Amino acid sequence: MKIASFNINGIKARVAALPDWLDEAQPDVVVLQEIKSVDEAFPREMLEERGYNVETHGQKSFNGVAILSKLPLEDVTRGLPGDDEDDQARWIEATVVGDDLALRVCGLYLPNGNPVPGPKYEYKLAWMTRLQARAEALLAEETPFLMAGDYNIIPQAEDAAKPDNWREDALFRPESRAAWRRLVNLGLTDAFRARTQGPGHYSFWDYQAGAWNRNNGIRIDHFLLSPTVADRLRACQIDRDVRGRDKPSDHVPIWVEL
DNA sequence: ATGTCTCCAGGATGGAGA
Repeated sequence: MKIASFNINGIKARVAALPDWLDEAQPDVVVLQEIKSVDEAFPREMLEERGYNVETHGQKSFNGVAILSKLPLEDVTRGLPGDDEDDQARWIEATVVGDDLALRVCGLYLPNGNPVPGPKYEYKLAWMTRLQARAEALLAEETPFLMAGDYNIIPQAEDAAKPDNWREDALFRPESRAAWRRLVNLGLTDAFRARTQGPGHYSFWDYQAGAWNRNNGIRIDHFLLSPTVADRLRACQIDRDVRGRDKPSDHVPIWVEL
């Protein structure tokens, strides 16, 4: 089973690039972030034509996540538990029913958190505390799961081409990275790092300042796997070349093969 | 040194978010 994550930075702006990549990569399941669309305006037909079941958790202008799956989706839930006041569309879950596995797939768009300090950073850290609680609950019930998406976290210096540029940024602040480590240390596996070591592997290049041409990137899109899912990991790769195409998102897809 | 893209309101361009 091939499962991908892709922050598309606006579905309307990616109506050509997204199906092109889907046709080529042929993922069975995809979690999307930053669809920047309400559910009613999401171009589901374009995806259903390709054999995907489509579940969205949209919002006007900002945020918005979705799950696409060629396999049946069950028990879809929207919104990260733990704060009834939070109306930002950043979390969707569904169970993907495969031949020999019922996998809970969690798609997430973790808050950016800048500027630091400030209310947006407080929101990011609070959101990560809720994420931790959700992971603990899934582990406690021994549900096979993965959490994939745009974490807006640079885990280590080697995950940035120019780490010194990010020292004061919400994506790389010690408090942010500590929250990431607490999550991983529950017993989750960073799928990419389970397969590939060393610097130079990025999933995001800013549109500004020629970041792509200079390969000034960061690795912020991640898959975290529960123990039984980690046992099934066969591959994890980043589709880097997607960034060099026409009308690209600033993120590229990352995927796992289970 | 600077550099961009997307969305929306509103009806032109500018602000917000990233």
